[in-house]
Amino acid sequence: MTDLNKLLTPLFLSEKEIRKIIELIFFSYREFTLGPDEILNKINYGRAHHRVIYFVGKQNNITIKDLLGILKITKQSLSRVLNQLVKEKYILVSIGEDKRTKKLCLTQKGLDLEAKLSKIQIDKIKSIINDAKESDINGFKKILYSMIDEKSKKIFNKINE
Amino acid sequence: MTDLNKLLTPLFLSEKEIRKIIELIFFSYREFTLGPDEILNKINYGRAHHRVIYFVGKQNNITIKDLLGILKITKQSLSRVLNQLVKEKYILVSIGEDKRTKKLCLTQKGLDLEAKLSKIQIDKIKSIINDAKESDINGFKKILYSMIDEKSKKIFNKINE
DNA sequence: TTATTTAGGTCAGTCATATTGACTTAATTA
DNA sequence: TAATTAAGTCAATATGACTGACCTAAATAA
Repeated sequence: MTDLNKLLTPLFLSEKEIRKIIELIFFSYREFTLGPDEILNKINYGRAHHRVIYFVGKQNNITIKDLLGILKITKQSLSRVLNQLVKEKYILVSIGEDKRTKKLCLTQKGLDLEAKLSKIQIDKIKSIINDAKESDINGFKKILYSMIDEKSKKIFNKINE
Repeated sequence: MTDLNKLLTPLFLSEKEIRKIIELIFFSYREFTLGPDEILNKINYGRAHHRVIYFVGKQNNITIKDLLGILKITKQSLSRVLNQLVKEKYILVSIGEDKRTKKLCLTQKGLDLEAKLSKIQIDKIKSIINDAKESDINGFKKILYSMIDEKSKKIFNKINE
């Protein structure tokens, strides 16, 4: 980078500063999932189980198709995880009005696990919010939202209608 | 939640709003790694290879021990990935002054791949910065930093001295 | 100088996440 | 009736990561 370019590039836009953001994303995401992962590990579950439980809890009576649309994994990948959760009675399956579809919902056991896992992340965010300025939180949310592709934005907005 | 509690809890602190943040983190992180992952996939590499290449590029002549300290994975996990990168000449290994240690650095081939992978993420952040207010970016960075545990903060600060 | 610690490596086994590809069944819809 | 859709399944493969047990060589502490 030439001295002229350095002069023209605002400090907050320099590659060095951008690389710091990349690292912050790496470190913070790892930290964010660490707590739930430890609990999941004890019952021989993983990140995928949390995701399924989370979105089934969010969207009661969600179909397999819609869940796949959120998670963006293959049917075969979901199958393994979901079958475990159903077999171990965290999730209950019923037939939809369209009899080709299935509706998923959390059992009390599932609700308990969901609450336990999400509480760690919710508490973490709560404590950050308490220590931060509201404008910083709003900046954080805005940037996160702008990082998402259009299709996922639609899904995000749909599940938060 | 009682009506009184609702009154006392600022809107931006409600569980519903916090769950939105959890989802934003999930969607945005997935989107953020998608581009590099597609390139890595073509050469039969994965996320782990990007991380190793990234931090070796960041910290020239880093030792195995320090790399493990950043990645927080086991020696055995790093071994598989690193051996591939060395065998395929993305990374060069030399002996440190302390002859028990090894120093890692990127070859030209490694530098090229690192640049190609990171460019996608850097460009993404650049474009977000261009469209966002500086205060929002600063809020984003502050919140990310506050999400990290103390040990990782120390590592982050050390590699950015 | 010997004993201990440290840095790095390795072998073996296991588990979790996810993929591609090929099929099947049953219900809905054109 | 034909085509599409939702869901499921079998098989093989790759990646990422773990535990546990060992080993070597170099540096450092007793």
